[in-house]
Amino acid sequence: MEQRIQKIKEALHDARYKLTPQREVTVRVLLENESDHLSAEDVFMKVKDKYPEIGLATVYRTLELLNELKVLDKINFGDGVARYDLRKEGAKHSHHHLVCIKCGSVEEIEEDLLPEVENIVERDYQFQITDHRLTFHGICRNCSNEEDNND
Amino acid sequence: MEQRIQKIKEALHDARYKLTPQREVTVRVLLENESDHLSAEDVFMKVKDKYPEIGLATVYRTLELLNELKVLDKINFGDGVARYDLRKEGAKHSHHHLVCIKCGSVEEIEEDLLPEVENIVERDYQFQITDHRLTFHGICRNCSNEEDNND
DNA sequence: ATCAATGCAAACACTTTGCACTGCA
DNA sequence: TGCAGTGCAAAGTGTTTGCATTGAT
Repeated sequence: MEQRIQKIKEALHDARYKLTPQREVTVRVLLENESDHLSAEDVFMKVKDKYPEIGLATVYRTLELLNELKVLDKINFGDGVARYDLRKEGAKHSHHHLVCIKCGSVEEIEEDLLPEVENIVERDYQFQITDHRLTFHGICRNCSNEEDNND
Repeated sequence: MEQRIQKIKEALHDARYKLTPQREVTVRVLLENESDHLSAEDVFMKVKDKYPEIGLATVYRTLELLNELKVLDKINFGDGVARYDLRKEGAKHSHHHLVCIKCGSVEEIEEDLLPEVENIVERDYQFQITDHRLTFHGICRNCSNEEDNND
């Protein structure tokens, strides 16, 4: 945890930004809820518990900043809300997601399944890929099991 | 064109909806701009030329309806705007996109590059895939050529 | 005559912006 | 003391909704 905060602090400093208390609290909330794909509002509420004076605009500005620095990815699952997803350390790409159309849960896929597809795209479409977004919609393990158990 | 309108009319009828004049004009605009990834506002403006009395809400409602019937896909490239993308005839999935981070152009990939990846996901994550969203961000052919020509 | 569909305006949800203020370098 | 960073409220933007009206069957 502290190590990752440190890394993010460095990333900020390299780009001439400071890790202010507000930014640090925001980053901590993101780290503590890493797998939850929080919206800005979600982050704001959790940050408020630790730092009640903070404003929503500051949270938005921090998330925007971290997005620019590629510390996190702003993702969008089709409800009109942006969600924020920390990158794994050293990850060059946004990771993949499985969104359940029954229960709404979101699972992450950490392994990069796309290198071969990307080779094809770069070769056949002459497109230099810098990042990707891959989301599968479908029925998750839990919901699938429940279906089997239906009377 | 007329054939595809006919198909969409059938899809609507099967679901107990009518192809009203407003809906038909909207569908025509979508067909005429098939590769352009129009936003609701874009569609509205083009529809207004042909049918000035139409309201924006009707366009939204039509797009929403066509999305439910899987005639089109509502997609989102990260700017806060929903875009609407007609499905190819008989296509079961949303197709892939190449978004250029320099010029903003969007190219479509019609071939489905994901079947192998989907097999892996279904097997290793026990997730029943019903649809996918795949977008690559990077530098398109044109912008790439321009870079090479820079003095 | 009924009821889906429409147009308009108001409401909504999420996000960004202007501005005065704060506080570290 | 200068300037990045902040908090608040107001403004923006894209989208949805309520409601009276319309127009097909």
